[in-house]
Amino acid sequence: MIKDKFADAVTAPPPDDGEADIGAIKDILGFHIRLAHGACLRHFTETFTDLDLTQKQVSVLWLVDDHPGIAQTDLAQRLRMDRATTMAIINRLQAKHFLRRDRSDKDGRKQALFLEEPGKAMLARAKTAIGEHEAWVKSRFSDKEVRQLIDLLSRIHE
Amino acid sequence: MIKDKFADAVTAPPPDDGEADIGAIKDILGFHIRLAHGACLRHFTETFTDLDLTQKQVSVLWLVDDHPGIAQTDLAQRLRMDRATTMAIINRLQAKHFLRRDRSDKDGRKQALFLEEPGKAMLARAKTAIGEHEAWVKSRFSDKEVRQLIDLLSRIHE
DNA sequence: GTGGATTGTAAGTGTTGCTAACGAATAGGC
DNA sequence: GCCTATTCGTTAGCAACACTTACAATCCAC
Repeated sequence: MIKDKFADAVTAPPPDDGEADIGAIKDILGFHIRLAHGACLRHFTETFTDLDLTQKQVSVLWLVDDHPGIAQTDLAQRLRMDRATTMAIINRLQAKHFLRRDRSDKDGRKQALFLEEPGKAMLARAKTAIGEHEAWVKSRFSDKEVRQLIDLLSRIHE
Repeated sequence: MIKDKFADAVTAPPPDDGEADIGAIKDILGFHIRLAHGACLRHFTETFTDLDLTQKQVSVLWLVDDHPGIAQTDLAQRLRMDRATTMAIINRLQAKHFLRRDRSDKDGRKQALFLEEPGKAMLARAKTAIGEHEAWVKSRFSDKEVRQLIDLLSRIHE
């Protein structure tokens, strides 16, 4: 099984320990964050194959729904993305008619984003799928541990 | 400040709560994992601009050092990567003369991977940089919290 | 030996992140 | 009001990864 081999990777001690080493790879916090994220992303992608949406795309739909008329820059800052990267995502979502850009009245430079009907419908389906996905992630934790984990992770992304 | 805007994104309640909603985006564990990973990756990339190495590349160097003669498939399984993806990474590292491929004696299909001298030197520098990076991540936690976090994350990637 | 599985490789696609540059619009100092 | 600096959206290009399919070489079981 892949799982066993992997556990081995995190468990296996280095063959030599003579030199000044900063420790085994399994003690590197960043390593665990990366792997946990990878596992999460993998399951997310599986869950969303039918809907054909990525994590980023769902996050954008969700935030536009929560903040109708939000500008792209605002969105980028909230999701810690580049302006250019945000563009690419918005383009894909717009091509699917999930949202539209309206020139902002107050600031001619900005594009106000609004969900279109297909986008709202898709977001509703996406939220259900996220529910399943979350259940999968949370299945290995107690409620208290989930709160703990969110608290600890929040401190990393501030 | 970006930080404030971002905190707002995680904190701001949705304007309407009438329909059957699965909760605010800030309660989605996957969302926090993604953001924490992003923050981590960003800092890692900054720390490693001089060395011109990515997280994956460092992981590969580290594992090849820990397991001299390891095969690419083995590496891929340990890091949860695709065979093809592993190829690309090994190619880049080989182009920099950080490691070499030797046809395995025991199995003619396999390529045994070994660090070259430049690779060993680079790994030593990388481990120092990882030390700094880890210090940055861990600065916001107590030792106990670090252990907790690693334990919780480990349960996600098994 | 033959057939099936494994391993590395190659080629192609898609998503995401970055940079640099540009025009359009705004905001602030004067 | 006017000029300058900044912001916003946009385009283009580059790099890293993850995925797929296909293929040749090798190994193993029978």
